[in-house]
Amino acid sequence: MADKNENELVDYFESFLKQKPLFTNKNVLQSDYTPESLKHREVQINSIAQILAPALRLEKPSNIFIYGKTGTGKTVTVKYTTEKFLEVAKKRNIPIKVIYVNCKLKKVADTEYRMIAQLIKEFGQEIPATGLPTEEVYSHFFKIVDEKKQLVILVLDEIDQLVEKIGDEVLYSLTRINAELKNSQIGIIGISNNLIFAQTLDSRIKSSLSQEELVFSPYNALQIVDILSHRAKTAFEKDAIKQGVIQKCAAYAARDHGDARRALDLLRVAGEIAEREGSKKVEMKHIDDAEAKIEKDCMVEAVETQPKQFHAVLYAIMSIVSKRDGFIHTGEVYEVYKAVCIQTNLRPLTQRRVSDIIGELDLLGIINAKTISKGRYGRTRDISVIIAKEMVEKINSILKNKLEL
DNA sequence: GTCAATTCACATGAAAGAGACCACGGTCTAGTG
DNA sequence: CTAGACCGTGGTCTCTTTCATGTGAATTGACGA
Repeated sequence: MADKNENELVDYFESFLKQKPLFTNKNVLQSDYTPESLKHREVQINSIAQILAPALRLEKPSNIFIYGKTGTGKTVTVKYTTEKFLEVAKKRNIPIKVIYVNCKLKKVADTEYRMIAQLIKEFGQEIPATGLPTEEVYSHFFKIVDEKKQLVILVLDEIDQLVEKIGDEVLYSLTRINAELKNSQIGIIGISNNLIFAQTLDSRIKSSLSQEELVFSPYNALQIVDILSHRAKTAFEKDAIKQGVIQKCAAYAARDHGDARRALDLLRVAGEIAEREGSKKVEMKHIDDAEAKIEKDCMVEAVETQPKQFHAVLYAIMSIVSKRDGFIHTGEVYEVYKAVCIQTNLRPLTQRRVSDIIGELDLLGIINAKTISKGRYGRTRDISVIIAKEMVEKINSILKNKLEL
Protein backbone atom coordinates (compact mmCIF):
# COMPACT_ATOMS: atom_id res chain seq x y z
CA MET A 1 0.00 0.00 0.00
CA ALA A 2 2.62 2.44 1.08
CA ASP A 3 4.70 1.41 -1.83
CA LYS A 4 1.99 2.11 -4.25
CA ASN A 5 1.41 5.51 -2.80
CA GLU A 6 5.03 6.31 -2.98
CA ASN A 7 5.17 5.35 -6.62
CA GLU A 8 2.12 7.34 -7.34
CA LEU A 9 3.67 10.34 -5.72
CA VAL A 10 6.87 10.00 -7.62
CA ASP A 11 4.92 9.55 -10.79
CA TYR A 12 2.96 12.61 -10.04
CA PHE A 13 6.01 14.75 -9.47
CA GLU A 14 7.62 13.33 -12.56
CA SER A 15 4.68 14.05 -14.73
CA PHE A 16 4.37 17.47 -13.20
CA LEU A 17 7.86 18.28 -14.33
CA LYS A 18 7.35 16.85 -17.76
CA GLN A 19 4.26 18.84 -18.23
CA LYS A 20 4.72 22.11 -19.99
CA PRO A 21 3.82 24.95 -17.65
CA LEU A 22 0.97 27.18 -18.66
CA PHE A 23 2.23 30.20 -16.87
CA THR A 24 5.29 32.11 -17.79
CA ASN A 25 4.85 34.89 -15.30
CA LYS A 26 2.02 34.52 -12.91
CA ASN A 27 2.77 37.75 -11.11
CA VAL A 28 1.31 39.73 -13.96
CA LEU A 29 -2.10 38.46 -12.99
CA GLN A 30 -1.71 39.38 -9.36
CA SER A 31 -3.92 42.29 -8.47
CA ASP A 32 -1.14 44.35 -6.94
CA TYR A 33 0.95 44.20 -10.07
CA THR A 34 1.57 47.49 -11.81
CA PRO A 35 1.90 46.93 -15.54
CA GLU A 36 4.21 48.78 -17.87
CA SER A 37 1.41 50.51 -19.59
CA LEU A 38 -2.10 51.13 -18.45
CA LYS A 39 -4.91 50.72 -20.88
CA HIS A 40 -8.09 52.72 -21.01
CA ARG A 41 -7.07 55.08 -18.27
CA GLU A 42 -5.18 57.64 -20.29
CA VAL A 43 -7.56 60.43 -19.44
CA GLN A 44 -7.27 59.88 -15.72
CA ILE A 45 -3.52 59.52 -15.86
CA ASN A 46 -3.26 62.82 -17.63
CA SER A 47 -5.50 64.58 -15.15
CA ILE A 48 -3.53 63.32 -12.21
CA ALA A 49 -0.30 64.23 -13.91
CA GLN A 50 -1.51 67.75 -14.56
CA ILE A 51 -2.57 68.22 -11.00
CA LEU A 52 0.60 66.73 -9.63
CA ALA A 53 3.00 68.57 -11.92
CA PRO A 54 3.32 71.79 -9.90
CA ALA A 55 4.76 69.68 -7.14
CA LEU A 56 7.90 69.35 -9.17
CA ARG A 57 8.45 73.02 -8.53
CA LEU A 58 7.78 72.31 -4.89
CA GLU A 59 4.47 74.05 -4.99
CA LYS A 60 1.81 72.23 -3.11
CA PRO A 61 -0.45 70.44 -5.58
CA SER A 62 -4.19 70.44 -5.12
CA ASN A 63 -5.58 67.64 -3.10
CA ILE A 64 -7.24 65.05 -5.27
CA PHE A 65 -10.22 62.93 -4.54
CA ILE A 66 -10.77 59.85 -6.62
CA TYR A 67 -13.96 57.84 -6.80
CA GLY A 68 -14.72 54.61 -8.51
CA LYS A 69 -15.92 51.15 -7.78
CA THR A 70 -13.63 48.27 -7.00
CA GLY A 71 -11.49 47.04 -9.82
CA THR A 72 -11.75 50.17 -11.92
CA GLY A 73 -8.04 50.70 -11.75
CA LYS A 74 -7.93 53.55 -9.28
CA THR A 75 -5.09 52.25 -7.20
CA VAL A 76 -3.07 51.04 -10.11
CA THR A 77 -3.47 54.31 -11.95
CA VAL A 78 -2.38 56.35 -8.99
CA LYS A 79 0.55 54.08 -8.34
CA TYR A 80 1.55 54.19 -11.95
CA THR A 81 1.36 57.94 -12.18
CA THR A 82 3.15 58.61 -8.94
CA GLU A 83 5.90 56.20 -9.89
CA LYS A 84 6.59 58.03 -13.10
CA PHE A 85 6.33 61.27 -11.22
CA LEU A 86 8.87 60.10 -8.70
CA GLU A 87 11.21 59.00 -11.43
CA VAL A 88 11.40 62.53 -12.73
CA ALA A 89 11.72 63.94 -9.26
CA LYS A 90 14.56 61.61 -8.51
CA LYS A 91 16.40 62.45 -11.68
CA ARG A 92 16.25 66.11 -10.86
CA ASN A 93 16.89 65.59 -7.20
CA ILE A 94 13.67 67.15 -6.13
CA PRO A 95 12.80 66.25 -2.54
CA ILE A 96 9.45 64.62 -3.04
CA LYS A 97 8.10 61.71 -1.12
CA VAL A 98 5.07 59.68 -1.98
CA ILE A 99 3.46 57.71 0.77
CA TYR A 100 0.91 55.12 -0.04
CA VAL A 101 -1.35 53.88 2.70
CA ASN A 102 -4.06 51.35 2.27
CA CYS A 103 -6.62 52.14 4.91
CA LYS A 104 -8.40 48.85 4.49
CA LEU A 105 -5.66 46.77 6.01
CA LYS A 106 -6.61 46.14 9.55
CA LYS A 107 -3.20 46.37 11.07
CA VAL A 108 -2.52 49.60 9.27
CA ALA A 109 -5.38 51.79 10.04
CA ASP A 110 -8.22 50.96 12.25
CA THR A 111 -7.48 53.63 14.75
CA GLU A 112 -6.21 57.15 14.52
CA TYR A 113 -3.11 56.11 16.38
CA ARG A 114 -2.17 53.31 14.04
CA MET A 115 -2.86 55.42 11.03
CA ILE A 116 -0.34 58.00 12.06
CA ALA A 117 2.04 55.34 13.30
CA GLN A 118 1.92 53.82 9.86
CA LEU A 119 2.73 57.15 8.26
CA ILE A 120 5.70 57.51 10.54
CA LYS A 121 6.80 54.05 9.62
CA GLU A 122 6.71 55.03 5.98
CA PHE A 123 9.25 57.67 6.82
CA GLY A 124 11.51 54.93 8.04
CA GLN A 125 10.98 55.45 11.74
CA GLU A 126 9.45 53.11 14.21
CA ILE A 127 6.90 53.93 16.80
CA PRO A 128 5.46 51.61 19.41
CA ALA A 129 2.33 49.82 18.32
CA THR A 130 0.57 51.14 21.35
CA GLY A 131 1.23 52.88 24.59
CA LEU A 132 1.89 56.44 23.61
CA PRO A 133 -0.62 59.26 23.85
CA THR A 134 -2.14 59.95 20.45
CA GLU A 135 -1.15 63.56 20.78
CA GLU A 136 2.47 62.64 20.99
CA VAL A 137 2.30 60.47 17.91
CA TYR A 138 0.93 63.40 15.98
CA SER A 139 3.66 65.76 17.05
CA HIS A 140 6.22 63.10 16.27
CA PHE A 141 4.81 62.89 12.79
CA PHE A 142 4.90 66.66 12.37
CA LYS A 143 8.47 66.72 13.42
CA ILE A 144 9.57 64.08 10.96
CA VAL A 145 7.79 65.71 8.07
CA ASP A 146 9.04 69.15 8.92
CA GLU A 147 12.59 68.04 9.52
CA LYS A 148 13.70 69.00 6.07
CA LYS A 149 12.32 70.83 3.15
CA GLN A 150 10.28 68.44 1.11
CA LEU A 151 6.96 67.79 -0.47
CA VAL A 152 4.94 64.86 0.63
CA ILE A 153 2.20 63.28 -1.40
CA LEU A 154 -0.02 61.21 0.76
CA VAL A 155 -2.09 58.58 -0.99
CA LEU A 156 -4.89 57.30 1.15
CA ASP A 157 -6.42 54.29 -0.48
CA GLU A 158 -9.90 53.21 0.56
CA ILE A 159 -10.26 56.36 2.55
CA ASP A 160 -13.92 55.68 3.14
CA GLN A 161 -13.01 52.69 5.28
CA LEU A 162 -10.81 54.89 7.35
CA VAL A 163 -13.51 57.41 8.05
CA GLU A 164 -16.03 54.72 8.75
CA LYS A 165 -13.83 53.26 11.41
CA ILE A 166 -12.32 56.21 13.11
CA GLY A 167 -14.21 59.25 12.00
CA ASP A 168 -13.05 62.20 10.01
CA GLU A 169 -10.93 63.97 12.58
CA VAL A 170 -7.79 62.42 11.17
CA LEU A 171 -8.54 63.90 7.80
CA TYR A 172 -9.21 67.23 9.34
CA SER A 173 -5.90 67.15 11.13
CA LEU A 174 -4.09 66.04 8.02
CA THR A 175 -5.58 68.68 5.80
CA ARG A 176 -4.68 71.29 8.32
CA ILE A 177 -1.15 70.13 8.84
CA ASN A 178 0.15 72.40 6.12
CA ALA A 179 -0.62 75.46 8.19
CA GLU A 180 1.68 74.22 10.90
CA LEU A 181 4.51 73.01 8.75
CA LYS A 182 7.31 75.41 8.09
CA ASN A 183 9.51 73.55 5.66
CA SER A 184 7.29 70.99 4.09
CA GLN A 185 3.96 70.68 2.40
CA ILE A 186 1.60 67.77 2.19
CA GLY A 187 -0.68 66.98 -0.70
CA ILE A 188 -3.33 64.36 -0.29
CA ILE A 189 -4.76 61.95 -2.79
CA GLY A 190 -7.82 60.22 -1.42
CA ILE A 191 -9.18 57.13 -3.08
CA SER A 192 -12.65 55.92 -2.32
CA ASN A 193 -14.78 53.05 -3.49
CA ASN A 194 -17.82 54.74 -2.22
CA LEU A 195 -19.37 57.18 -4.61
CA ILE A 196 -21.37 59.13 -2.11
CA PHE A 197 -18.67 59.05 0.50
CA ALA A 198 -17.69 62.68 0.15
CA GLN A 199 -21.20 63.82 0.87
CA THR A 200 -21.04 62.29 4.29
CA LEU A 201 -17.94 64.26 5.14
CA ASP A 202 -17.82 67.37 7.18
CA SER A 203 -17.98 70.25 4.72
CA ARG A 204 -14.73 71.80 5.91
CA ILE A 205 -12.88 68.59 5.24
CA LYS A 206 -14.66 68.04 2.01
CA SER A 207 -13.76 71.37 0.56
CA SER A 208 -10.12 71.10 1.40
CA LEU A 209 -9.78 67.46 0.52
CA SER A 210 -11.52 67.39 -2.79
CA GLN A 211 -10.12 70.41 -4.52
CA GLU A 212 -9.96 68.23 -7.57
CA GLU A 213 -12.23 65.31 -8.19
CA LEU A 214 -11.77 62.42 -10.49
CA VAL A 215 -14.22 59.71 -11.31
CA PHE A 216 -13.21 56.29 -12.56
CA SER A 217 -16.05 54.71 -14.42
CA PRO A 218 -16.24 50.94 -14.65
CA TYR A 219 -14.59 49.18 -17.54
CA ASN A 220 -16.92 47.73 -20.07
CA ALA A 221 -16.58 44.18 -21.27
CA LEU A 222 -14.54 45.12 -24.31
CA GLN A 223 -12.03 47.04 -22.28
CA ILE A 224 -11.66 44.19 -19.86
CA VAL A 225 -11.05 41.82 -22.74
CA ASP A 226 -8.37 44.18 -23.92
CA ILE A 227 -6.71 44.40 -20.54
CA LEU A 228 -6.92 40.69 -19.95
CA SER A 229 -5.48 39.69 -23.26
CA HIS A 230 -2.73 42.20 -22.86
CA ARG A 231 -1.71 40.75 -19.55
CA ALA A 232 -2.31 37.20 -20.58
CA LYS A 233 0.29 37.67 -23.26
CA THR A 234 3.01 38.01 -20.67
CA ALA A 235 1.46 35.78 -18.05
CA PHE A 236 0.74 32.69 -20.09
CA GLU A 237 2.56 30.57 -22.59
CA LYS A 238 1.63 31.13 -26.17
CA ASP A 239 -1.62 29.42 -27.10
CA ALA A 240 -2.21 28.37 -23.53
CA ILE A 241 -5.61 29.94 -23.57
CA LYS A 242 -8.44 28.63 -25.59
CA GLN A 243 -10.39 30.93 -27.80
CA GLY A 244 -13.16 32.72 -25.99
CA VAL A 245 -11.89 32.07 -22.49
CA ILE A 246 -10.83 35.64 -21.99
CA GLN A 247 -14.14 36.86 -23.32
CA LYS A 248 -15.92 34.71 -20.82
CA CYS A 249 -13.77 36.00 -17.99
CA ALA A 250 -14.53 39.52 -19.03
CA ALA A 251 -18.20 38.80 -19.29
CA TYR A 252 -18.26 37.40 -15.77
CA ALA A 253 -16.44 40.38 -14.43
CA ALA A 254 -18.48 42.89 -16.37
CA ARG A 255 -21.59 41.31 -15.01
CA ASP A 256 -20.89 42.86 -11.69
CA HIS A 257 -19.84 46.41 -12.49
CA GLY A 258 -16.74 45.86 -14.59
CA ASP A 259 -14.39 44.75 -11.92
CA ALA A 260 -11.06 44.18 -13.63
CA ARG A 261 -9.43 42.81 -10.53
CA ARG A 262 -11.99 40.09 -10.36
CA ALA A 263 -11.43 39.24 -13.99
CA LEU A 264 -7.71 38.90 -13.39
CA ASP A 265 -8.24 36.71 -10.35
CA LEU A 266 -10.60 34.58 -12.32
CA LEU A 267 -8.13 34.10 -15.11
CA ARG A 268 -5.29 33.33 -12.75
CA VAL A 269 -7.22 30.79 -10.72
CA ALA A 270 -8.55 29.22 -13.89
CA GLY A 271 -4.99 28.90 -15.08
CA GLU A 272 -3.95 27.31 -11.83
CA ILE A 273 -6.77 24.82 -12.00
CA ALA A 274 -5.95 23.98 -15.58
CA GLU A 275 -2.34 23.48 -14.71
CA ARG A 276 -3.15 21.28 -11.78
CA GLU A 277 -5.40 19.18 -13.92
CA GLY A 278 -2.59 18.74 -16.36
CA SER A 279 -4.58 20.36 -19.08
CA LYS A 280 -2.70 21.86 -21.99
CA LYS A 281 -4.96 24.81 -22.30
CA VAL A 282 -7.19 26.92 -20.15
CA GLU A 283 -10.67 25.90 -21.13
CA MET A 284 -14.07 27.39 -20.59
CA LYS A 285 -14.95 25.02 -17.81
CA HIS A 286 -11.91 26.08 -15.86
CA ILE A 287 -13.41 29.52 -15.62
CA ASP A 288 -16.54 28.14 -14.05
CA ASP A 289 -14.47 26.07 -11.65
CA ALA A 290 -12.40 29.09 -10.85
CA GLU A 291 -15.41 31.15 -10.03
CA ALA A 292 -16.75 28.48 -7.72
CA LYS A 293 -13.38 28.12 -6.08
CA ILE A 294 -12.88 31.81 -5.52
CA GLU A 295 -16.25 32.09 -3.94
CA LYS A 296 -15.65 29.04 -1.78
CA ASP A 297 -12.23 30.18 -0.68
CA CYS A 298 -13.58 33.55 0.32
CA MET A 299 -16.30 31.97 2.37
CA VAL A 300 -14.08 29.45 4.13
CA GLU A 301 -11.52 32.09 4.79
CA ALA A 302 -14.14 34.43 6.17
CA VAL A 303 -15.53 31.80 8.48
CA GLU A 304 -12.19 30.51 9.62
CA THR A 305 -10.78 33.84 10.64
CA GLN A 306 -13.65 34.75 12.89
CA PRO A 307 -13.28 34.68 16.66
CA LYS A 308 -14.74 31.90 18.74
CA GLN A 309 -17.92 33.65 19.75
CA PHE A 310 -18.74 34.19 16.11
CA HIS A 311 -18.27 30.51 15.50
CA ALA A 312 -20.65 29.70 18.29
CA VAL A 313 -23.30 32.03 16.94
CA LEU A 314 -22.86 30.74 13.43
CA TYR A 315 -23.00 27.19 14.65
CA ALA A 316 -26.23 27.93 16.44
CA ILE A 317 -27.68 29.34 13.25
CA MET A 318 -26.51 26.42 11.19
CA SER A 319 -27.94 23.86 13.53
CA ILE A 320 -31.32 25.55 13.43
CA VAL A 321 -31.19 25.63 9.66
CA SER A 322 -30.44 21.94 9.50
CA LYS A 323 -33.49 21.17 11.62
CA ARG A 324 -36.06 23.14 9.76
CA ASP A 325 -36.68 25.47 6.86
CA GLY A 326 -37.77 29.04 6.81
CA PHE A 327 -36.56 32.12 8.54
CA ILE A 328 -34.91 32.18 11.91
CA HIS A 329 -35.23 34.95 14.43
CA THR A 330 -32.77 36.46 16.83
CA GLY A 331 -34.40 35.18 19.98
CA GLU A 332 -34.27 31.59 18.80
CA VAL A 333 -30.66 31.92 17.77
CA TYR A 334 -29.82 33.31 21.15
CA GLU A 335 -31.42 30.41 22.96
CA VAL A 336 -29.58 27.83 20.87
CA TYR A 337 -26.43 29.85 21.16
CA LYS A 338 -26.61 29.72 24.94
CA ALA A 339 -26.97 25.95 24.78
CA VAL A 340 -23.94 25.77 22.51
CA CYS A 341 -22.00 27.85 24.99
CA ILE A 342 -22.81 25.52 27.84
CA GLN A 343 -21.80 22.57 25.71
CA THR A 344 -18.49 24.11 24.81
CA ASN A 345 -17.73 25.78 28.10
CA LEU A 346 -17.89 29.19 26.55
CA ARG A 347 -19.05 32.17 28.54
CA PRO A 348 -22.28 33.26 26.88
CA LEU A 349 -22.47 36.84 25.76
CA THR A 350 -25.46 39.09 26.23
CA GLN A 351 -28.17 39.24 23.65
CA ARG A 352 -27.09 42.74 22.82
CA ARG A 353 -23.72 41.52 21.72
CA VAL A 354 -25.06 38.50 19.88
CA SER A 355 -27.32 40.84 17.99
CA ASP A 356 -24.26 42.75 16.86
CA ILE A 357 -22.48 39.57 15.93
CA ILE A 358 -25.38 38.54 13.75
CA GLY A 359 -25.15 41.90 12.09
CA GLU A 360 -21.47 41.43 11.47
CA LEU A 361 -21.95 37.97 10.04
CA ASP A 362 -24.48 39.50 7.71
CA LEU A 363 -21.95 42.12 6.68
CA LEU A 364 -19.47 39.39 5.93
CA GLY A 365 -21.97 37.81 3.63
CA ILE A 366 -21.99 34.52 5.49
CA ILE A 367 -25.58 34.86 6.47
CA ASN A 368 -28.43 37.02 5.38
CA ALA A 369 -30.09 39.04 8.09
CA LYS A 370 -32.83 41.51 7.45
CA THR A 371 -34.58 43.36 10.21
CA ILE A 372 -38.28 43.10 9.90
CA SER A 373 -41.22 44.00 12.00
CA LYS A 374 -43.82 41.42 12.70
CA GLY A 375 -46.25 43.90 14.08
CA ARG A 376 -47.75 42.82 17.30
CA TYR A 377 -45.17 40.08 17.52
CA GLY A 378 -42.28 42.43 17.71
CA ARG A 379 -39.31 43.36 15.69
CA THR A 380 -36.51 41.01 14.88
CA ARG A 381 -34.18 39.85 12.19
CA ASP A 382 -35.02 37.39 9.52
CA ILE A 383 -31.94 35.27 9.28
CA SER A 384 -31.19 32.87 6.50
CA VAL A 385 -28.05 31.13 5.36
CA ILE A 386 -26.87 31.81 1.86
CA ILE A 387 -24.18 29.19 1.77
CA ALA A 388 -24.48 26.70 -1.03
CA LYS A 389 -25.57 23.21 -0.03
CA GLU A 390 -22.25 21.52 -0.60
CA MET A 391 -20.53 24.22 1.39
CA VAL A 392 -22.66 23.71 4.46
CA GLU A 393 -20.92 20.47 5.36
CA LYS A 394 -17.54 22.02 5.02
CA ILE A 395 -18.44 25.04 7.08
CA ASN A 396 -20.03 22.88 9.71
CA SER A 397 -16.94 20.78 10.13
CA ILE A 398 -14.80 23.88 10.41
CA LEU A 399 -17.09 25.19 13.09
CA LYS A 400 -17.12 21.92 15.00
CA ASN A 401 -13.39 21.80 14.82
CA LYS A 402 -13.00 25.33 16.08
CA LEU A 403 -15.49 24.82 18.84
CA GLU A 404 -13.96 21.49 19.79
CA LEU A 405 -17.30 19.79 19.60
C1' DG B 1 -65.36 50.37 9.17
C1' DT B 2 -61.78 53.77 10.61
C1' DC B 3 -58.16 55.50 13.10
C1' DA B 4 -55.15 56.23 16.78
C1' DA B 5 -53.05 53.90 20.68
C1' DT B 6 -50.79 49.89 22.29
C1' DT B 7 -47.60 46.32 22.29
C1' DC B 8 -44.14 43.10 21.24
C1' DA B 9 -39.34 41.58 20.57
C1' DC B 10 -35.96 42.97 19.48
C1' DA B 11 -32.81 46.77 16.96
C1' DT B 12 -29.83 50.40 17.69
C1' DG B 13 -27.03 53.89 20.46
C1' DA B 14 -24.10 55.58 23.98
C1' DA B 15 -21.25 55.12 27.68
C1' DA B 16 -18.47 52.84 30.46
C1' DG B 17 -15.72 48.65 32.18
C1' DA B 18 -12.44 44.79 31.81
C1' DG B 19 -8.40 42.92 30.35
C1' DA B 20 -4.59 42.80 27.17
C1' DC B 21 -0.84 45.34 25.18
C1' DC B 22 2.98 48.36 25.28
C1' DA B 23 6.56 52.09 26.40
C1' DC B 24 8.84 54.46 29.75
C1' DG B 25 11.12 55.38 33.94
C1' DG B 26 12.59 54.00 38.36
C1' DT B 27 14.40 50.42 41.46
C1' DC B 28 16.69 46.21 42.51
C1' DT B 29 20.08 42.65 41.74
C1' DA B 30 23.89 40.26 40.30
C1' DG B 31 28.02 40.27 37.90
C1' DT B 32 32.33 42.72 36.78
C1' DG B 33 36.55 45.28 37.37
C1' DC C 1 29.73 50.65 38.36
C1' DT C 2 26.68 48.82 35.02
C1' DA C 3 23.64 45.81 32.38
C1' DG C 4 19.65 43.47 32.79
C1' DA C 5 15.47 41.94 35.40
C1' DC C 6 11.51 43.52 37.41
C1' DC C 7 7.85 46.53 38.86
C1' DG C 8 4.40 50.48 38.58
C1' DT C 9 2.30 53.97 35.84
C1' DG C 10 -0.07 55.77 32.19
C1' DG C 11 -1.62 55.32 27.84
C1' DT C 12 -4.37 52.73 23.77
C1' DC C 13 -7.32 49.01 21.81
C1' DT C 14 -10.77 45.58 21.52
C1' DC C 15 -14.51 43.23 23.14
C1' DT C 16 -18.36 43.40 26.25
C1' DT C 17 -21.87 44.78 29.37
C1' DT C 18 -25.32 48.05 31.05
C1' DC C 19 -28.65 51.19 30.51
C1' DA C 20 -31.64 53.71 27.34
C1' DT C 21 -34.07 54.66 23.57
C1' DG C 22 -36.10 53.60 19.01
C1' DT C 23 -39.09 51.11 15.72
C1' DG C 24 -42.71 49.32 12.53
C1' DA C 25 -46.72 46.95 11.82
C1' DA C 26 -50.26 43.58 13.81
C1' DT C 27 -53.68 44.08 17.20
C1' DT C 28 -56.85 46.38 20.09
C1' DG C 29 -60.34 49.18 21.26
C1' DA C 30 -62.82 53.52 21.11
C1' DC C 31 -65.60 56.05 18.12
C1' DG C 32 -68.80 57.24 14.70
C1' DA C 33 -71.77 55.90 10.80
